[in-house]
Amino acid sequence: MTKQKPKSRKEKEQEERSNYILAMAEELFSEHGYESTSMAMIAEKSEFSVGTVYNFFPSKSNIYSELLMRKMTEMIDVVQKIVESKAAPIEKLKMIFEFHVEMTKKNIQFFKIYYSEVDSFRCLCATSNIGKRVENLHHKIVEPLEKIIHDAQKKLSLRSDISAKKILLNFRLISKVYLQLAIIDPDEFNSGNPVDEMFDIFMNGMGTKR
Amino acid sequence: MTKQKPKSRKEKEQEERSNYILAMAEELFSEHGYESTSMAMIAEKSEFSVGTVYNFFPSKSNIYSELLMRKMTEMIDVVQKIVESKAAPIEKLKMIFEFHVEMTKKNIQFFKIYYSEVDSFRCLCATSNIGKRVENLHHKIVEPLEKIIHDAQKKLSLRSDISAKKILLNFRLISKVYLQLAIIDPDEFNSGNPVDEMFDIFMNGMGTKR
DNA sequence: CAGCATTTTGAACCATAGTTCATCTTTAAG
DNA sequence: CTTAAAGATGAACTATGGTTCAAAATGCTG
Repeated sequence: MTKQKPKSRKEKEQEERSNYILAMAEELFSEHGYESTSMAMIAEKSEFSVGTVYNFFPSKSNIYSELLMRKMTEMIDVVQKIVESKAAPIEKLKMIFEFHVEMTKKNIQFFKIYYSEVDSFRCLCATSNIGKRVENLHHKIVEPLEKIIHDAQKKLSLRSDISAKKILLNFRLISKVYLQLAIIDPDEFNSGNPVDEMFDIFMNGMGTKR
Repeated sequence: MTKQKPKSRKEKEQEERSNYILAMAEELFSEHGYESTSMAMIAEKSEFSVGTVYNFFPSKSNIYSELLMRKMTEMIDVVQKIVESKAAPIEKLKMIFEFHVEMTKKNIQFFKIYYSEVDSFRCLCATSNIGKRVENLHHKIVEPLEKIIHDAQKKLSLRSDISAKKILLNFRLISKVYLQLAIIDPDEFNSGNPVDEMFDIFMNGMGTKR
C-alpha cells in the first residue's frame, strides 16, 4: 500500500520516539481528557521539549487523532477477521466479547479515550473534523456487529422482538460495564471469567432463571 | 431549612432570569461540553451581556456545578421516595426505570451532561472541586439502588451468582442505552413502551427464552 | 422631572496554552 | 579536528476566553 521500508537506524529511532510520544500522550489524554492536556504536559512526560514534539506532530489535535485512528484501525481489522470466520453468529459475538476483554486488559488507557469519544454524546475534540473521521471508523467497527446480531436473530439465537439496533446498544454497553469495572475495581474484574459472565448476562439477564 | 420567602416581584424576576441563564447554559453544555462552551456563548444565548451573567453567577464553573447540583438533588429526592415506598424490591427497580424514562423525556439535555460527568472516567470540569461534589451526590443516588438490588437478590428475584455491584452497573447501563436511543433515534424511543422493554431486557437478556 | 440606586454593558485586562523560530547542540562525514 | 547538516530547545508570539469594572442605562421614589 504505502511506501517500501528501507528502515535506517535513524528512521527507526525517529519512529520509536514518535511512538513514545504517542504513548505518553495516550496516558495523559485518558487521565485528563483532551482539553485539559497541554502540549507542555506531553512534552514533559515524553522528556522532550515542546518544539521537538512539534517536530514529530504538526499539532495537538493531530496527536489525538493519530492515536485514535491507529488503534481503531487495529480494531477494525480484528472485527473483520471475526466476521469472516466460519463460527456461528452467536459464537462470533462471544469472540467479540473476548476481544474486548483482551483489549481492556492491554489497552485500558485507550479504551477510556475511545469510549468517551464515541459514547459521550459529543466530540471531545471540538477542533478540526476529527469527530467525523472517528465516526466513520466507528461505523466500520459497529456495522458488522449489527449484521452479526441480525444473523443471530435469524438463527433464533437472539430474540427477534427487539430491534437489532437496541440489541447492539446493549451488547456494546455490556463491554463498557466491564471496562468500568476494570477501572473501579480491577481485582473483581480479574477474578472469575469476564467473558463467560458477560455472555451469560447478555443472553440471560439478571432475573432468576426458571 | 433555608430562609423564609418574602418573594418580592424584583426577587422573583431575578430568580427567573437566573433560571433562564441556567437553562440556556444547560443546552450549550450538553451540546458542546464544558470546555467548548464560553461565557460569551452563554451570554449571547440568554440575551444578556457577559457582565450581567457574572452578576448572577460568580464563575463559569459555578454555573456548571449549580446546574448539576440542582437536578441531582431532585433525583436524590425521587429515589428516596421510591426507596421508602412499600413496593417489593423488584417493583422498586421498575419504578426507577420509569423515573429514568420520564426524566429522559423531560430532561434529555441534563442527562447528557450528567452521564458524561459520572460515567466518563474523569471529571469534565477540571477546575475547582466539582468532581468530588458530583461524586458525593452520585453516591447518594446509586447507593440506595445497590441496596434495593441486594434485597431483590435475597427475595430470589435477582440472580445471586453475580455481585450486586455488577448488577448495579448493568442496571444503570440499560438506562443509558435508552438515553442513547432517545438521542440517536427519538422515534424508536417513543414507539413502544421503553419501561417494560428495559425491565424485560434487564431480567431476561437477549437470548431466546426457553 | 430630579436624583439616587440598581442593573446592564462590553471594552479592557489577564492568564493560559497552542504554535513558531532563531539559536544552540549533537551527529557524522571528510 | 573541522564543519555542515539534522535535530532539539524554550523563550516569545498569538489567540482564546474567563473575569473585572468604570461608565451608561434603567428603574424607582419623592
